[in-house]
Order: sequence, then structure tokens, then C-alpha cells
Amino acid sequence: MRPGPRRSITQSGIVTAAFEILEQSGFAAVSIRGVAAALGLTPTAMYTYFPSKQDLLRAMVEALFAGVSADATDAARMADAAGATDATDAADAASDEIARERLVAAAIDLGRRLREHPGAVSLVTGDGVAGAGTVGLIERLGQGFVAGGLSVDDAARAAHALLAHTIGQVALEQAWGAASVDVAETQLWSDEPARPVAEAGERLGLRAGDPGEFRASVARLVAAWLR
Amino acid sequence: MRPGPRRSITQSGIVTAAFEILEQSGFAAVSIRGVAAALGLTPTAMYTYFPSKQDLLRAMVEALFAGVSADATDAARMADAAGATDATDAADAASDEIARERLVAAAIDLGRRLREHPGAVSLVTGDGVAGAGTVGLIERLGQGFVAGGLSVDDAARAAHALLAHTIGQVALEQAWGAASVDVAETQLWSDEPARPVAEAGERLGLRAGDPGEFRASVARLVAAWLR
DNA sequence: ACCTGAACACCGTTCAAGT
DNA sequence: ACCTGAACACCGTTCAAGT
Repeated sequence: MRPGPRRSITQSGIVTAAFEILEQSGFAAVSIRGVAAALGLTPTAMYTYFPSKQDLLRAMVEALFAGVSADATDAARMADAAGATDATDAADAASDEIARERLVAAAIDLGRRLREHPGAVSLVTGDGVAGAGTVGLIERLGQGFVAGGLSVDDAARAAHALLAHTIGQVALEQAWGAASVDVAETQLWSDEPARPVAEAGERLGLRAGDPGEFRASVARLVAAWLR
Repeated sequence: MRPGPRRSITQSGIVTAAFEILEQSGFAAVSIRGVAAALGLTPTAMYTYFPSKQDLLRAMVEALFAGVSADATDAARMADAAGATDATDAADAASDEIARERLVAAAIDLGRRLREHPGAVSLVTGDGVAGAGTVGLIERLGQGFVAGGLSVDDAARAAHALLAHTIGQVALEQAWGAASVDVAETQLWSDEPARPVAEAGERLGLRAGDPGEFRASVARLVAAWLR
């Protein structure tokens, strides 16, 4: 056997430990010192594996994005089950439908991953955290749009829009946080709500990230690009 | 005169000082200690005005969002100049066009504000930073969609989508940061780019936040909801 | 009400030194 | 190459005390 590192610690092991801390204690708790302690290391030893904290965060974003696949076999199966008619001409429509479902499923998967760990949005919206993993995700989403019939340029636009939309939606949910802002500051002299739209948003669960509403908004965005 | 505070410092004065630091040194530099020093105060004195750092950040978000108006007289003027025909029947189409332009202008204005200060995205995507200002912005955007003919519920959905889209777009731009990721890791044995969509995104300026592309994506989203 | 000074429990990062 | 220990220049927040 080759002489491995003195201790059985790897970059990906550190990333895994960092995700555990993120999940349990939030973004602010993801510190060089904290991760080192969780691994039984001295803070300075961390710099053997990552030259800076930003590089660790970047690696975490890479890992988070790498898992989002735009090939959703489930979605394809759903589209099949939904049942293309026996007409051979329906092939195009069916493949469009599959492309649509794959893209929606990818965005929902990404949303789920971001909501999984508290503060993962802060991770993803950090300065200069995008890397090869982000490039790969955009490529996969874009290929989905190409499969839906878009040109490469439009697919790039659509992929960026879908990614931004998903990150923004979850970011907005987290921005509301636990703090329940009083939207219902209805005037006493009136039965009309002072802020009807904002109240509707709260009632519909847009703030809290209602899954059905999220899916619908993603589907609308995808449709806006594919048609 | 009433006996004012011992020193001429107000909450909004602190917020202003905090924005100056944000603009000059980025989000990480916006600290209780740093803002206090800029005002000639002791860090502990800050707690007279804001009970915690999060409250200061919340106040900053409020200020940032409060300035985004969905009534764009400029946009209305543009629509007028663009020239409704003399037919009286064109009134509806013209007012739809005005609503559309107002909404696009509001999103562009928000995008501009977010890009103005480095790290403003981190500010806005923070945990629990949304407050009355966010409610107000959603209400104004929503009213724009109502003016475009949407129901209150759909207007709420559209307003949330537009806000999320805008924040997400700028967040994505910042995530790329100065670090230029090599998309062009083209294989030597082939003329075909390895990641055609990602390369297209870079070429089109989607990463860097090209203004024309940003406007187009916002316009597409608005149109997807208004039609 | 507004402010200071000292203190507590944290940060990221560097540097010299050990194996 | 991998790791430790000490140190530097920071954090947010609390507490007792002053006016």
C-alpha cells in the first residue's frame, strides 16, 4: 500500500463533516475551527486540505450541485404513464412533455436540496462560490432545454433563468424566516385588507414555500421558455 | 426643543453608515464594531439603537426595498411615446403595455440596487431579514400585475416569482465572482466544445449580468404571467 | 435614554516548529 | 505532506457602571 496521509482525512471527508454541521447548526456554524474540531483536527491543519474557507465553501457548493441530475428517469416514466396516444405523430409532443418534466423535476430536486440544510442558500449565494459544479448543472439543465427544442443560446438563457429562479425562491423563503411579519395590519375602519396581494401571498403559502405553488411557478417558467 | 438624544445619531443614520461600509468594503465588513467606529461610537452603544445585528441588517433590507417603486412614470411615458394608435379600442392594449413596462422597470431597478453595493445579495438572502419593506415591495409589484389584469392570487404568485427571479439572477452573478472558471476545458481531440450550453452562457454575458439579457429574461417572466 | 470599559466566547489566517 | 501551538487581528453580545 502507498503511504497514505497520516490520518484518514480527505477533502471530501471534510466536506461531509461540514455538511453535517450545516444541517445541524446552520451556515454561521460552518467555521474552519468548528469543522476541524468535529474531525479531531487543529484549525491550522485544515489549511493542508483547503487554502481558505472560501475554497471549502466552494467545494460544498460543488457537492450540492453535482447531485442534481437533469436526467429524471422518474419524470420520463411519469410522462410515459401519462400515456402518449398510439399515433406515431405524438412522438414529438411526448418528447417535449418528457423534457418539460425532467426540467421541472431537476428544479424541484435542487429546491429540496437547498431546503434540506438550513442556510444552504447562504452557501450558494456567497461571493465567488460558483465553480465547475455550477457549470455542470447549467450544462445539464441547458441540455434539457435543447432536448425540448431550444437553440443552444436560448437553452443557456433558460438554464440560467431556471437556476436563478429556484435559488431566488428558496432564498426568499428563508428571508422570511421564523419572524412572522404582520401583513394583517388591516385598518380598523375598513374591511378591505391594507395589503391584499401580500396577504394573498401569505395565505397561498408562497412565503412558506408551499410545494405545489413552487412546482407551478417552475412549470410556468419552463413552459415560457419551451413554447 | 425637546431634549434629543445625547448625540445626533438615529437609526437611519446608522443604516446610512452601514450602507457606506457595505459599498466600500462588502458585506463581511458590515459589523457592529465597524459601523460603531465609523460613527465614533463604542460597539455597545449600538445596542441602544438595534437590539442585535440581525435587526440592523433587517433595517438595511427595508431601506433597500422601500426605494424600489413599481410606479415608473418613466415607463408610462415610454409606453405613451411608443405610441398607442388613435383607435379608442387600443386603450386596453396600451394599459397592458404600461403595466408590463412598469414591472420590468421595477425589477431592473431592484437589480441595479442589488448590484450597486457589493454583497447586497448576501444582505437580502440572509436568514429572517424580510420585514415590512419586503411586504411593501411585493404589494407594489403585485398591484402592477393586478393592473395588468391578473387576479389577486395570481398577482401574488407573479410578484413572488418576479422578486425571486431578480434576486436569484444577481445572486448567481455574484456567485461567479471574480473567479473565472474555465468553461473552455475543450478536449483537444475535438472541435466541439465540451460544454456548449455553459460556454454559450458565458459568451452571451449571462454570467456577468449583461443588462440586455437581464431585461429580456425579466420581460419574458412578466409576459408569461400577464398573458 | 444614552454611553463607556471590561470581559466572554468566538472567528480566519499566519508563522515557526515538529514528524 | 501533515500536523501542533502560539499568536494576530478580528467578531457579536453581555454586564456593571457612569451621566
